[in-house]
Amino acid sequence: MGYDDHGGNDYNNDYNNDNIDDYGGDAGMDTGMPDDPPPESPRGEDRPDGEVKEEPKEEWVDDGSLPLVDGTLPFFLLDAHEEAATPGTVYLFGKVPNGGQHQSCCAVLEGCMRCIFFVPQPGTFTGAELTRLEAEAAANPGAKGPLLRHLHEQAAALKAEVRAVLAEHGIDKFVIKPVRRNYAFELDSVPHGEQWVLKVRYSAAKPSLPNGLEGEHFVGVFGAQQSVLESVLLKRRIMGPSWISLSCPTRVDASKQVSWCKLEVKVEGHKNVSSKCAGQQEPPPLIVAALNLKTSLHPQANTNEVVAASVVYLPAVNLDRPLSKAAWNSSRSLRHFSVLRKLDGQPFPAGFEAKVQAVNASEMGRRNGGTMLSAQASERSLLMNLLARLRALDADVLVGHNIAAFDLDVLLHRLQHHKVPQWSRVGRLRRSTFPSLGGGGGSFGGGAGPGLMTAMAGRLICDTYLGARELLHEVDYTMATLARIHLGQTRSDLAAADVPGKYEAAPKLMELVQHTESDAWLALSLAMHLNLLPLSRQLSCLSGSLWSRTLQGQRAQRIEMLLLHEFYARKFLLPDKLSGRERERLARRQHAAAHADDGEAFEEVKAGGKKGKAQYAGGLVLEPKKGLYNSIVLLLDFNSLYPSIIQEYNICFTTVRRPKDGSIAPLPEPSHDLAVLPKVIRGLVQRRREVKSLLANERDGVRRQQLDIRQQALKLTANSMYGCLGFSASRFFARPLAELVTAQGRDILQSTVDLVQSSVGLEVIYGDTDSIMVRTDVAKEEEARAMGARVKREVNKRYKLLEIELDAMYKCMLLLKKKKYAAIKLDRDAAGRTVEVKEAKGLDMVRRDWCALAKDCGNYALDEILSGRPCEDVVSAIHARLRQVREKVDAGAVTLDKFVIHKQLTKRPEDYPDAKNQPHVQVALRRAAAHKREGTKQGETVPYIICIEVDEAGQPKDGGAGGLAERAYHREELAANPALRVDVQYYLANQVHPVVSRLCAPIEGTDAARLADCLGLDPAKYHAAAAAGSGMRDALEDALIASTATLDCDARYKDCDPLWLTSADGTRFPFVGVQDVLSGGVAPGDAFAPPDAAATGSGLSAAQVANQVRLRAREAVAKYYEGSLVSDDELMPVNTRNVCLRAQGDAAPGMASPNVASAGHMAAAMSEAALYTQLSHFHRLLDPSLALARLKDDTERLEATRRLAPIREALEAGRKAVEQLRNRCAYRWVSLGSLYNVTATGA
DNA sequence: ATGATAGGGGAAGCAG
DNA sequence: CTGCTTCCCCTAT
Ligand SMILES: [Mg+2]
Ligand SMILES: [Mg+2]
Repeated sequence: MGYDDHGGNDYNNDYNNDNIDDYGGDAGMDTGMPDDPPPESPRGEDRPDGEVKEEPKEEWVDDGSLPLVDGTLPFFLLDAHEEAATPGTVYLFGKVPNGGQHQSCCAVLEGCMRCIFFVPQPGTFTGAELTRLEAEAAANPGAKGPLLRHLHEQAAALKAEVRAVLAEHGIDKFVIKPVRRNYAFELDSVPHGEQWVLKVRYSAAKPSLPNGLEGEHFVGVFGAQQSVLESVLLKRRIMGPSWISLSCPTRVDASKQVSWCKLEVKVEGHKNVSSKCAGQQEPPPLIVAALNLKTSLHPQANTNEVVAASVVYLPAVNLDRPLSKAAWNSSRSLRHFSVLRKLDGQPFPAGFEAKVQAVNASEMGRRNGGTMLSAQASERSLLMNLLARLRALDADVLVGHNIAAFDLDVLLHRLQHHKVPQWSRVGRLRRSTFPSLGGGGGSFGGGAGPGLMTAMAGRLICDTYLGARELLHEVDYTMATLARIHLGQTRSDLAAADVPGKYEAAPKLMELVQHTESDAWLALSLAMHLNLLPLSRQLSCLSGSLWSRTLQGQRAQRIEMLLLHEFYARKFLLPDKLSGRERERLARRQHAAAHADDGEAFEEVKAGGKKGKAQYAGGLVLEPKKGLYNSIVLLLDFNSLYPSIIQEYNICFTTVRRPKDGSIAPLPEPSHDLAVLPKVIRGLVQRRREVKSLLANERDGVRRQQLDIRQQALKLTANSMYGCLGFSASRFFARPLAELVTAQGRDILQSTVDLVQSSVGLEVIYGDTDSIMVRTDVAKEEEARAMGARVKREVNKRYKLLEIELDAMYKCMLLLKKKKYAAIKLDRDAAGRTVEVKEAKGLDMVRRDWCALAKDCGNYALDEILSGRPCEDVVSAIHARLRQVREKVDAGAVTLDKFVIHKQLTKRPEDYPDAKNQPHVQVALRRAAAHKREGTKQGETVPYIICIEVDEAGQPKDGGAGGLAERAYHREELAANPALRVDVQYYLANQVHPVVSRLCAPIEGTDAARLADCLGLDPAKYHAAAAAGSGMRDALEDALIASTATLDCDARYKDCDPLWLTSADGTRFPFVGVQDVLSGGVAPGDAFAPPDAAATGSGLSAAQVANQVRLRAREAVAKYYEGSLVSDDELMPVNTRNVCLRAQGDAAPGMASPNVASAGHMAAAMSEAALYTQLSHFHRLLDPSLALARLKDDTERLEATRRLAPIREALEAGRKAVEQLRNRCAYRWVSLGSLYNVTATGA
C-alpha cells in the first residue's frame, strides 16, 4: 500500500498487464524500420478497417450563424486559458457540433468578476439584535433586508478600511456584501467554523490585490490572487473536459477573431456558461496528431535547427472508446506527411527529388493529400510548409515523445528565429509577440514551461515521455526502450551528429524521412497503447481540473482542484495559492506567534529537494525475522489503509484539532455525520465499487477497457489524497492531518500484530505499513488458507470500515531485510489451477543500478534458494554457477550490455556539488559536451560501464588508481576507444559478489568467502566480512529482539547499573527511562538533563545521547569481558563460530532451537547473560515501544507518543547505539536462547 | 515550486 | 586500517 498502491495491486503492474494482453497479438506488424514505409506496413492495407470513422466532410457553408440548440451553444470543453494582457477574460477552447461535424471553437468569456472575502476581527458581528435578526431571516428567507442592513452597519469601520484598500489599488467600482462562509484550514488568525464575512465583487479586468493583506479591522483576506479561470471553473462547477453550454453567444467575425479556431464566439459573464448540456452524451471525435522533428546542431550558435518534420495523425479519435491497434493502425484511419529540407543550401543527393515525386504520386501519397513528402530548400520554408499543413489539420491534441521539452521548444525557437508569419498557429490563440521560453522544461524530467503552454493554448500536448514516466516502471524512458518493451518494435538510434551523413545519398536521405515518420508513429502508438488520452480525461473529469494540466502530470494540482470544488460548493473560504516565498513567510510568522513564549526554533523545511529530514513520521516497518521459510507464509494487507483511516476516523480539515506544540493531533470525536474529506473519499470508493461491478458483468472488450480506465482513475485519485495532505506546496497542506493518518496507521499495524500473535497465536515475521506476514508452519495450501481466513476474521472484527485481506500465500519465502524479500507465490491461473509465481521485492535484482550480470547471478541464486531442494544442492549449484560466470567473463564471452549500470540524474549534471565522485554524472557531463540528446538531462537515466584503461600491450595502466567515477564510460565511448576494457575485477567483486552474497546470508554451507573464492576473488578479504555479516549473527539478533519483546519484566533488571549520563556542565545523572517519562514522573524536556537542572529543555542532543550511551555500553562490555577468554576483543574469533543455531535442519533462523545450549557453554553464558541483561536494560530505558505496548488502548498510546515527541530523536539515537553494540556481541549469546527460552512459539 | 516517509546500500572523505 | 558522516540512488508501501 502506501502511496501509489493501497489496494494490494500495484497500479503500474495492473496497467501493464492489462494492456499488453490486449494488444499483444500483433506480431505480424513489423515496422521494420527503416525499410518499410511507416506508419504502416503494406500488409496493413489489406486489413479490414476498424471503427475509426472519419466525420463526413460535407462542405460547410458559413452563413455567420451559430449552431444553437434551444438558444444555447453546446460546447465540448478541451482547454482554457487566461492571458496576462487581457485580465478578466477567459478563453475556452473546444469543439462545437455543426452540420454533422465538429468544429474547433474558441469562446471568449468576458466581463468576469473577482470575488474576494474579508474576514472581520472577531466581535465585529455580534449582539442580541444580530441574533434576533438572524433568527428572523432564518424563519423567513425571503426577507433578509433588515438583517443585511444591520450587518452593514456593524461592519462600517471594516467597510471603510476595505474601501481604502480597494481605492489604493485603483478599484473604484465594487459591491460589498456580508455573507456566511466556513473556514477549516491552516491560517491561525482565522477562526474555524461558520461566520459572517464581507464579500467584495469587482471586475476582474481591474488589478488584483496582493496576497497576505493585513488591516486593523480584518484578520484575513481570501481569493485576492485567485485566477479568474479557476473561479469560473468553480462557480460553474465545470468538471474537466466535458460538454458545457454557452448562453447568449455572439459570433465573432473571422476578420476580428483572436483565435485560429474555425468558430469564435463571445460570451458575457460567467453565468452564461453552464456545466449542463442537454442532448450531448458522447465526446466528439478529436484530431490527434503526432509530431516528430529531426534536428541538426548549428556549430556556431550551438542551437538545434529543424531538418525534417513528420506528422502522423488520426482525424477522429473517440475518447470513450479505446481502440485496438488493429482499429486505428490502418490506412483508412492513419494519415501522415513529412517535410524535409536541404542542409546548408547544398543540393539534395542525386535522384532524391525523383523519389519524392514517386512517393507523392503513389496510392498512399494520393490518399495523404498528394504531398506526403515535401522537399524544401531552407529551414524557413520547411517551417512555413509545416505550419500550413498544421493549419489545415487544426489538431486538438499534439502527441510526441518528449514533445513538450524538445520538439515544440525547438519549433517555437526556430519559428521565432525566422520570424515566420502566423507562427502562433501552432497554438490556437493569435499572437504577435513571442512568449519567453526561458524556463524550458519543467524542473524534473522534461515537460513544458509556462511560456510554451501559453503559446500552445487551445491544443492539448500529450507527451508520451511524461506519460510513460508516470505509468510505467522502466530502466529508462527512451523511445527505443519503450518501443521494444511495450510496442514490440525496434527503433534505431539517430544522433543529431549523424544527420548530415544521411544527406550523402538518396536512399540514406529516405531513411532519415522514414526515421522521422517512424518516431512520430511510435509516439502515437505509445499514447494509444497506454490509453493516455482516455485516462487523463477521466482523471480530469474526476477532479474537475483542466485536461492540459493533467497531461502535464501535475498530480497535486488535480487533488487541489477536486478539493477546491468540494469546499467551494460547501461555502468554504478556500486556501489561497501562495508562492514559495509567501508560504515560507507565513510559516515563519505562524510559528513565531505560536511559540512566542517557548522560543522554539523555526525548522527550515527544504521544500524543493528530496533531501533533508522527513517532516513527520510515516509508516511502521516491522523488524523482519530473517531467514528462509519453507512452510507457507500468509500475506495479509489492509485495503487502501490511508483512505480507509480517513473515513474510519472521520479525519478532515473540519474535524481535526491542530495542536500548537507540534504534537500529534487527537482523533476527532466520533460523530454521526461524515466530514468533507471522508465524504469525498467515500464517494470515490463507492463509484469505484460500482464501476468494478459493471466491469465484472461486462463482456465487450472495448467497454471493459473503458471501465477499467475509469476504475483506475478513481483509485489513483483516492490514493493521492493522503499524499497531498503532506505536500508542503499544496494549498491543502495540513501536516497535522497527514501525521494523524500515519500515526493511526502505525497503531493499527502494531495492534494487528499483537492481536495475531496473542489472540490467534500465530507468529508475525514481517510487516510494512499496512501488511503482515504470518508464519503458518503448514505446507498444505488449504490449511494455510483457513488460517488466513481466521486471521482476517479476527482482525476485521475490530473495525467498521477498515478491512484486511488475505493478499497472497507464499509457499516459500526468503526474508532478508526490511523491504527486501522474495517468495514463491501460490496463485491461480485463468483456469483456476494453482500456479507458482516468483516475487522479488526490493532485492538488488529489481533495481536498475545493478548490472545485468549481477542480477542474472542473483536471480539464479534466488531460484535455487527458493527451489526447495536440499541445502547442499542449492549451495553447490550456486558455487558452480559463479565459477562458470568467472570463466565466461575472463573469456570475454559476456556481452557488453550485461555490464551496463543505469543511474538517474536527479539534478542537472552541472548542478552536482561533488560531480567528480559520481560515475553517472561524469558520463552525463561528457555526453552533454558532445551534444548527445539522451542521458544528459535532469530526470534521464545514464547507462555506464566501469572500465580500466590498458596500454598498447594490453596491460592495465595504473590499475584503477582513480575513483570509480573516472572509470565510468558510456558504451559509445567504450566502442570508440580501444584502450578501454571492462573492469572485470570490479564487476566480480563489487557487483556479482555482494548481490549473491546478500542472498546467501541465511543459507548454510556457504559464506562470503566461499562465494568470493568461486568468483576467483581473494577469499581472505571476505573472512572478516563473512563474520560480521553472516546470517547467524542476524538470526541471533532477531532471537534477541524477539526475546526482549516477550520476556521483559522489571524484576530482571533490578541488579543492572543505571544509565549514567553527563550534562553539558559536567553533572552526572542517571537517565530515568522512557517509562518514567510516560508515567509523568519526569517531563520529556527534562529527561536528558540532571534532575535539579535550572533550565528546562536544556537536555542533551540526540548525538550527545547516542555518544554517551555508546560509551556506557562499551564500558559494560569491557567490564563483563574482563579476564574472559577474549579480553580485548568484543567479537568472537571467526574459527570458533561453530555453534550452529540451526541445529535442526528445517527450523527457520531466528527461531533458536531450545536445545542448542550444551552444558559446556552454560557457565560461560552466565556472565554473558548478565551483560546481555545490562545492555537490554539500557535498551529498555530508551525504547518507548515496550512501554507503549503496555498502555491500555490506542488513545493512550497516541497521547504517550505525543508526549515523547520532543525526545523521540534522542531516544532513537541512544537505542540504535545500544543495538549496534549488542548486535556485534551477538555471537556470544548462542546459548541464551535456552536460558531465556527465547521464542514464545517454539516448534 | 509541482503528492508522502522508511529503509537499504554504495562510494568517498575525514578523524582517530 | 575502522568507524562515522555525507551524499546519492532506488526501492516498498
Ligand atoms: Mg494495502
Ligand atoms: Mg501493502
